[in-house]
Amino acid sequence: MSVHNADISRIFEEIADLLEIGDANPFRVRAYRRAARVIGELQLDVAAAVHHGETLPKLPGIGDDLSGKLHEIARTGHCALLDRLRKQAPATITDLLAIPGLGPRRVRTLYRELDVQTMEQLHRAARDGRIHTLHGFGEKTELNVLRAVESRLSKAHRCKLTVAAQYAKAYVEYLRSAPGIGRVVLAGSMRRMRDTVGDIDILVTSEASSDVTERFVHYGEVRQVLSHGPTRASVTLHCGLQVDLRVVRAESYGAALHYFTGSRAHNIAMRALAQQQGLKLNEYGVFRNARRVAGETEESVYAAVGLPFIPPELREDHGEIEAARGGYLPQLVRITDIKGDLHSHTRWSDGYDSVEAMALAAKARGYEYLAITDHSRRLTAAHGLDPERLRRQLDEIARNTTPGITLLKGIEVDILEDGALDLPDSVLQQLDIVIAAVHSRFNLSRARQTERILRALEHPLVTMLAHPTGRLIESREPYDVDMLQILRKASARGRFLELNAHPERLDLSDTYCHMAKDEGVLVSVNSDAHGVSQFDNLQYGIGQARRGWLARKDVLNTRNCAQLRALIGAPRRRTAP
DNA sequence: GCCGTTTTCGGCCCGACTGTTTTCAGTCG
Repeated sequence: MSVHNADISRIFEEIADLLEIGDANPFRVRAYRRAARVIGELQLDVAAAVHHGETLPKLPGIGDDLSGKLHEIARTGHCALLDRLRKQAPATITDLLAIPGLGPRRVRTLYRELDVQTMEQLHRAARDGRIHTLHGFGEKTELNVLRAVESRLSKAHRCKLTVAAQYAKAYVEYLRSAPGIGRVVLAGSMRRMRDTVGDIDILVTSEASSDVTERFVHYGEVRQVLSHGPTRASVTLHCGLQVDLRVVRAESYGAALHYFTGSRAHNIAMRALAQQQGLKLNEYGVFRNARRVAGETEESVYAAVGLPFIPPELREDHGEIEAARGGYLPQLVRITDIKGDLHSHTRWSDGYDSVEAMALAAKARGYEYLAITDHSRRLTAAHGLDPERLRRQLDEIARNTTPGITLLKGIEVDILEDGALDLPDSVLQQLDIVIAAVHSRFNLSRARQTERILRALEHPLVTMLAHPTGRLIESREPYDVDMLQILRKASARGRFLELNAHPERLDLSDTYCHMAKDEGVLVSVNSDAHGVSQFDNLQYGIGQARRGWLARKDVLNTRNCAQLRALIGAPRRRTAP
């Protein structure tokens, strides 16, 4: 059985939980949490590296002791410390920390006083009214615990960025219409363009903060007010989303926006950096002693600690602070850099609009080119094209004379189970661009799925791999593939990978974009539009590309038409049979 | 448990809100 980084991360997380419940040194607890995060986000497969006898790189927050535990877990799948901790307290006890309002102290009290070890026992204790008698607990806490335990059945989940965006927009407009209000902006993971959003964060500037929080909690879609003070408040909406509000004065706008945008890890790193320079950074500004030295804008906050502005999409403590300090932050790609779209559908397969309508819409967006890439015959549900229908479609594309835009003849061809393509080479040879994609047999083993895709990338007529992991956010897991192998093959063969901008997909993910950049593979940010209105989805793809550190030069479709043709044509000519 | 522009020892991000207290601990973001 192989040990994944996620397994190591979970072990460290559980150790941290149990240590905390056991009242250990909080900084020791923090060390384990940090290690859990670092390993969880690491691209390098730690266990595989250990097995191959490779030396692990120096990782932040991993010293001699944790490095030893890393090796121990990689080799055995177990950690002696965790086993020991589990003997001291029941393992199920850490589940209770998921209940809002229950932290390590209260969990410890519940365990020691009432012998509560599991969620079921907690439920019974709350229902029987045994909790409010404990010191430090009361009626309200007991009721909140009861509610939370019961609603865990209808589990809270993260929500797709586009879905959250709809609720957020309406809420922001509601707040903006209030008198005496200054700026109203979205912060948090929405501003960082994460593919899913756990809650909506809204920042408001106002001189009358309690009027704003008052208005906030009286919004018509509020189901429950979680907290409500003069400068901050939290609610849940009927749709289940949590929304947090923070109100500050205009002079603190930049510091508050920085603080509320996060990520938490980025904030912690920034505050530590400030502290090293004798400064204090909080949501009201940057302070030297009691004197505020910055805070009105985010730029001023970064400047105060000696850094250039760091775009929100990069703020994950994934090396952006070091890059900023070293002057090598990437100039992130912008939506205005995009010169065309290389993945779109029409009525010829499962799109809603004609070739001409799509061409006009692309032209209206200012594109130089649009690739028409309908499905191939295997995808019968999408009316995939066989050679004869494809020929007729190509005729129609050739007849299209929409001025100012170049239509590229393309196909989204299925990669069959054995890695062969769904149309013969003689047909594919007539096309400007061939996008290969997996649409079936998602559950092959990692080895077979990887081999299948590698074979497709070997094919001399393939230009690009579409939606490379097949994930559907919140509804389908990515298929199990070795992305590093795929990227290295793409690099060796001069192929490209798509970042599919459809908000259900966002595939490649941010971390894979970063890997692609490291491997020198250009990424194409494509809308996969099935109708003229879906070109707008590109903004979500650009957000993901920026999260993946991609600069303009790293993105294929920032090239103009001539440059693009040189890039997608060259390898095909070179290796065509 | 980690780490070094103040440090190999002594620090480690910081403030708001709730619920319980009667001045604050615990939790959260």
